[in-house]
Amino acid sequence: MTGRPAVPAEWLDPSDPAAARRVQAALAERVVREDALGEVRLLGGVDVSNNRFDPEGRVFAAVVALSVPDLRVAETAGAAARAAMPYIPGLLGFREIPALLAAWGKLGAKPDLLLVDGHGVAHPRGLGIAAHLGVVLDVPSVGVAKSVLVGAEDPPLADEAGAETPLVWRGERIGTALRTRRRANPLYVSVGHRVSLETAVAWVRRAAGGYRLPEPTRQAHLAANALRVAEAGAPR
DNA sequence: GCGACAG
DNA sequence: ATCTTGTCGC
Repeated sequence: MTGRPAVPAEWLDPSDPAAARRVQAALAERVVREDALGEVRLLGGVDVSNNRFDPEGRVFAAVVALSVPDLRVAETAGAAARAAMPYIPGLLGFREIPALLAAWGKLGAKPDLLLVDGHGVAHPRGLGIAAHLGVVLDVPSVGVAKSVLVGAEDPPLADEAGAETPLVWRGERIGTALRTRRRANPLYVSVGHRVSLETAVAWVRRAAGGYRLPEPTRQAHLAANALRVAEAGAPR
């Protein structure tokens, strides 16, 4: 019994942007912002790669599973799909999740927690791609974004490696800005699904590999990129 | 009406 | 997201 049997088509394939935003508002109510996860033996990383001018409009998704606590890549799965819509700030999930689900399905052992490249609840309607994917799969997830979508650091983030400060929007704390390396732009961590913000930040810290990005997300990025390059000029 | 705007 | 080599700095 993993994930849920069937996902309503509307959750992934709305007819237009307005419908997509309504779906997000509804799905946001299903997000669990508290810890509801078991022991994490496999930590997952998720990312998608695009080719700016691919006439096919394909997205290449990768899901990697790393062992804990050594952070070794135990398995990698990838899949390509045609994006249903162009990139629209706030609607990223609808563009990337279909391909991610295909990749997820190819994985042998499923990760117990997913680190996703993008925001979780630090989103206008509380349903960034990390939260969206977590709800669709019903798997614990964490949002790890490289820039802000909404909100601001308050108070300003210190320069030291390891420093963190709240990400606030409209008076609400929606995440944590974390500087993983000195002189490197911070990462924005937020709750995806079934994890508290404290647990989310703790896992990002624990998944550090010496680079700005945590290992799961970094490895997924490399895998998705390699997939795209390999498939670049394939079948004739 | 004018900016801002994950990947 | 992606296009791209060297270069400045710890």
